[in-house]
This record gives sequence, C-alpha cells and structure tokens, in this order.
Amino acid sequence: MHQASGHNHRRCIAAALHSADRLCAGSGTRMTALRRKVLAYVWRGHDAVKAYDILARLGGDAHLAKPPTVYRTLQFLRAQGLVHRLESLNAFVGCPQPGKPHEGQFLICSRCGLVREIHEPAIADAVAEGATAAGFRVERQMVEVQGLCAKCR
Amino acid sequence: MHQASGHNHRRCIAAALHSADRLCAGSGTRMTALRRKVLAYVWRGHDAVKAYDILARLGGDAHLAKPPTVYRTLQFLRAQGLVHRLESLNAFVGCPQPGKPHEGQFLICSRCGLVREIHEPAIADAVAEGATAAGFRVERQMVEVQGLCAKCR
DNA sequence: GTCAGCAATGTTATAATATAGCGAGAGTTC
DNA sequence: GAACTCTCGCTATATTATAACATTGCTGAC
Repeated sequence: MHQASGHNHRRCIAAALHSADRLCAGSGTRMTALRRKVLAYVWRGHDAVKAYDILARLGGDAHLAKPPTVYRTLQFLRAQGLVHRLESLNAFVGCPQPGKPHEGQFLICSRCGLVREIHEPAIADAVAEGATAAGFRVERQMVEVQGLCAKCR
Repeated sequence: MHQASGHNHRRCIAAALHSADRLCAGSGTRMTALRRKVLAYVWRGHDAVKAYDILARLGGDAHLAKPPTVYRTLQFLRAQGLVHRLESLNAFVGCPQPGKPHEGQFLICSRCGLVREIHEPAIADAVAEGATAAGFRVERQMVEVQGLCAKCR
C-alpha cells in the first residue's frame, strides 16, 4: 500500500465517505455499510486496489464474501463516480473529486504504486481532436501513464 | 471479426508477415511457423483478438495448443513490435507500422470492433507535459479511446 | 557430420480476474 | 401488512494469465 506521506490520510478517507453520502443522497441511492466498507478500503492508501484484495479483506471479517459481492459494490461505486478502474492494472482507485463528471488521466508510479489522477484539458482535447480527425466519435477516453512519481525518480 | 471493406485484406496480412520476416532477420530472432500462424490470425481482420480465440484456432489444427504457447508467442510478437495489447479489452491487435518505435493511440469502435492505431504527436506531447507538470517521469503511455468509427456513427 | 548449447515449444498445474443467474432479506410505500 | 424494489448472498462457472519443468530441434564450432 502506498500512503503519501506529509498528509493526514484519515482526512482523505473521511472526505471520500462524506462525498459518498452526499452523492447518494443526491441520486436517491443508498450508501450502505458494505459500500462504505469497500470505499474505505479502496481509500486505504493512494494506490490501486485489486478486487480480490477487497474480497480477502471482507472475508477477514468472518463474513467470507464472494466475488459478486465485491464486483457489484465496485460497479456501484464506479457508477457514482466514487471509484475508477485502471484498465492497465485491472485494479481500482478512489476518485479524489467525485461528483464532477470528468475525463481523468492517471499517472501510475511503477515503483511505489502511487496513482495520481489529473485532469488536463489539453490531453483530453488532443485525444478528441486526434480521434475526430480519424473519423471517430469519442465515447470514453482512457489515458494511463506508467512512470515514476516525483518521490521515486 | 471486423474486415474493413474497400481493401484487399490479404495484402494487410502479407505485409504483416513480410514485416515480421524483416524484423526478425534484423534482430537475430526466428520467425517460426507458430509465430507466423499466430500473427496471421491476429491479422485476420482489423479488430482485436482474444488470446483464447487464438488458442482455439491453434487447437483446431488438432494440435491442441495450451495457453502458455499462445501467451509466449504473443509476448514475442509484442517484443518485436508486431502486435499491441489493448489493455481495456484484454486483447491483441496487429501493428500496422511495426519496426518504428512509437507511442501509439488506439481508437476502438464499440459497435463493430474496428481498432485503428494512430500516432498523434500532439497527444503524446500533451500527456508527457501533463505528467511532467505533476512531477512524473513517463515510461509508457496508454491511450485507448472507445467510440464509434466513421462507418458506425 | 556431430555434438554442445541454446532457442523454441510442449506439458501440467494453478493463479488471478470476472460474470451469470437465482434466491433471501431488508427497507419503503401505500 | 402487502406489494415493491433495492441490496446482498450464494452457487457455479467463465475468462484471462503465469509458474515451473520437460522435450524438441535449430545452429554453429569443430
């Protein structure tokens, strides 16, 4: 697990849970105990989490959860914009700015696992332009960058 | 399978196999019958191919190939730059311009499956700039766009 | 040619990721 | 409380991928 130092991470978790309450209240959905637990675990650090790690974590509570439980919950959280899926890792990461629809780009440190989400209109625009020039109508952009974070360089 | 109409697809396959011979000759590696077969199958159309579809295809020759055979062969072809992996599909696609190292971007039609590889420096540059601004050192860019191709719009 | 060395492929087993489909429980509405 | 719906549990299975070791077969030195 990566825990960016220099900040009180409990605040990150609390903020994520608070956003979740707010978003669910707004969308008429329920932020249940299970969803809260999964979201909190996704936010245990600033790196990506594997579905089966979440599963093991829930199982550790003597509940012995099954895969569908985890995948359904992740799907719900993704639908709310609370969690993103990193396609290049088959893993999940909490969204630091949920609620605002966005085309995020992900910077993934190959050494420490840190995942940083950025929102550069210049990137989204360049992708949109390139696709349009090729006759494509864009539905979804996936931009993931592997590299070294500032600390690991 | 997607077969872009309006072109003689056998030429695409022949070109890919020819590039493969050239690259292998240049790198001191061997373009074996198995690798040729897999590459030709990847190029059966302009859409992405699943590893287990290749497997089934090889198995159909009464050889009953096993997964490692296919994954090893794909890994070789990727190392030569002949094939790319699409992370968002867990699938593989032939590179239309192998040999030249490049940061490709992929446009994936969600209706017909067509995969088009483009090379827009503007995209790669924007990504590099965004990452650098965030303190990241880029090792690899993954840009995949889901959308509708010109024909399917 | 033949043999040593190494690249390529085969084989067995298993790990890791993900979904289908159906049923039970729990909160909500009327 | 009856009907409804959202949530969660559960069984089973599909899909994707790799580890580890055995065998085959090409290639180059001699």
